[in-house]
Amino acid sequence: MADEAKTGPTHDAVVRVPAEHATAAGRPPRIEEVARRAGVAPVTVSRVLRHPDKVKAKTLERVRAVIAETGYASNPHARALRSGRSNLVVAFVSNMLSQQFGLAVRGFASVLEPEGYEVMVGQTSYSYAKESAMIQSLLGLRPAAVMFTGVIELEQNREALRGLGIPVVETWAYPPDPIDMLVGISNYDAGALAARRLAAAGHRHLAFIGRAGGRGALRLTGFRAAAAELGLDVVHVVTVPEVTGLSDGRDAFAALMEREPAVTAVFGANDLLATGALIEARARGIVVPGRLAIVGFGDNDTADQMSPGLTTVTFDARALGVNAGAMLLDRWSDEPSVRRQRVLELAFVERGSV
Amino acid sequence: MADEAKTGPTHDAVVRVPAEHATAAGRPPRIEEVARRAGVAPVTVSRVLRHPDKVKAKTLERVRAVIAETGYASNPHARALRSGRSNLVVAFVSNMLSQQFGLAVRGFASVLEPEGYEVMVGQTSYSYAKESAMIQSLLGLRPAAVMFTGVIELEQNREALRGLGIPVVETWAYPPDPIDMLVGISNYDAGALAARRLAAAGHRHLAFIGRAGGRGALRLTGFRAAAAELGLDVVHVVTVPEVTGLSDGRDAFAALMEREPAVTAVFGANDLLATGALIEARARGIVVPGRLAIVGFGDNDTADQMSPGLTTVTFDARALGVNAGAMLLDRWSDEPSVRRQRVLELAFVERGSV
DNA sequence: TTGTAGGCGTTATCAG
DNA sequence: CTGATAACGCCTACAA
Repeated sequence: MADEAKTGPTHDAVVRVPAEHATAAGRPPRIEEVARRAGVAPVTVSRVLRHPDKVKAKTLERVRAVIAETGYASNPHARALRSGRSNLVVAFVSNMLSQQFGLAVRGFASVLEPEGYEVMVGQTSYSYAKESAMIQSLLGLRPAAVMFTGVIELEQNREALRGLGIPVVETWAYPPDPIDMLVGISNYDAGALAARRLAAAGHRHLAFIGRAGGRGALRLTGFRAAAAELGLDVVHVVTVPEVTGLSDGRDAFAALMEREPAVTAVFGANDLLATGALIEARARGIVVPGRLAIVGFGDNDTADQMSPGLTTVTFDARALGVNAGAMLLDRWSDEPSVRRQRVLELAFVERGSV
Repeated sequence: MADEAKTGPTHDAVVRVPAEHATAAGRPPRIEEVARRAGVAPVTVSRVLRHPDKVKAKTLERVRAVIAETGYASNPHARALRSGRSNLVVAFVSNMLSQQFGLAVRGFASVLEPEGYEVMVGQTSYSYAKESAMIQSLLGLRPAAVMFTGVIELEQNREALRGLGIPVVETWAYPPDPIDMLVGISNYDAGALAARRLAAAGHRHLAFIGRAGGRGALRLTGFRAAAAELGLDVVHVVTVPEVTGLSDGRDAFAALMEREPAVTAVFGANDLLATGALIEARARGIVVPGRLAIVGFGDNDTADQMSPGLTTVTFDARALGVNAGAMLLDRWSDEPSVRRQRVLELAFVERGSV
């Protein structure tokens, strides 16, 4: 490994391309050169790479030898320009710092790279304007597919992606009108799971903190249904207009305590709200999980920073990525299956807040 | 935002491109179309985009209007094919899950994106074979520049990058033979800082745990020099052959206690070793920082998971990325400065282990 | 099974 | 200052 401590000029020990293979000016070999050396036409080299089954075994072997020898790799720009496709797959993440997203992208790449696709990551967050610009310009690269980790907010961008004619995999979200393919999760089930978990811990007076609409509402529906099935009371529901920080959860929990101090268990529709509730509970001297149990959703990075850590409903992010990659490979296979949507299993991460 | 809860077909409410702008088959407009609408030749449109100073103000304005109107963006593949350049900058990271690397990439992108560059992230880790393959194929994209976060291990790859003729920024590392540009850190200073910090806390019997060679040796040199300057004893040095996990630090610390139980302060040449030492100390009932102080290097993600958290010598990862981006912009400016290497300031992250 | 011809969309070069 | 021409490297379509 290169390092300060090394002595002497390391470049003398370097592995060099043998002189007879060196191409002019250090530029990579072109298809024409490979063809000349192999004694075939350029098309044949192209076929060896793209449609090996249409080339005689003998020729195939010879050309492949020359390819290996020269280290030839087709120019992706020329290929994309001519064929309108590239082997590039772009994974958009809304936050590069999220461990969860990172795991998903890793799983995604681990499936696609062995098949010759190149996975690159683009970050969308920042602002809507930024998101649009980035998507625009990266789609200019005409990737073979795009995957979104997190949600594409702007309907305008959703529409642009629809018209693009390349596979689009949405994940994490659960839109009613998927652009194309989807690896989603069931928000209803998440709520139901939370209720069952709290019931199993012996709680009978449950409360919910979450947004009134969207996925929050779905989690509430599942939460309520499971509670009813188990004969439990959902004592109180605190809705928040939007979730911007921990204070939303704190405020909601404070409001809850005002109204229903007898509540013993809270389901926060996302980890930010649940963590806020947890902090507020501690600030009020309420012992968790002794006096109060809290369940969140989503396994935020902060969920295990608390003590006790936040017990939360979530899913295997890596598996999500693997699924997304596998769906693409299936789609590109000779016999693609019809199913283009999949719902992931949910699971608990137990951390002590229940 | 798209969601399960929405009712009705949301696509009816979608923002559409006005019909008069729609191009055939939903494909993006080409330069020829823009030229036709603006009443100029395609070259002129190209010039408006690449060399606006060579176009008459009046024409410029007119063409720009049409560009805005049509949403034209040049096809990056065609551009790269013809000009041999792209606006793509690739940031290679060896581990997508590292918060530190993530911060660096963010800083990097925040500088380059406003200037019209597209920053994409590629992951190198896994294996050497993988690293080589990835670098090979991504360099095929002929990016405008590449940045490495972490170290390029294979001299072969280093050499390939040298011959490529595009700017290469290495960071984090501190090779004696930088491929091109460098945003590094001083390992010697890191050691010296650690010694001074421990001295300031009143310790006089210091120990070092680290690798015998490479950067570890440099940190030791600095550690020793600063200790000597302050009249302190470096009582003992435990070297480890390689660092693969927390157990290396635990074992090294156990060995240290065997030999020099009177030691009151340990500098672990990296956070993994230091964290291992911290764990072993606690396992032995040694109170940190009461009886023993520990300093690490690198600010691993685990450094603040301990209690007490690990006090460590590190640097501002985001600033590193910003520096790397700025160096590239400088290089591409009309009057590039000569300096292509920079050494970042180090700083302490205090977490309680001293 | 292999080869010839042409064009993907852009921009460098040279001419006007 | 603007335009015509050709070429970047490859692959699809068609021909042999």
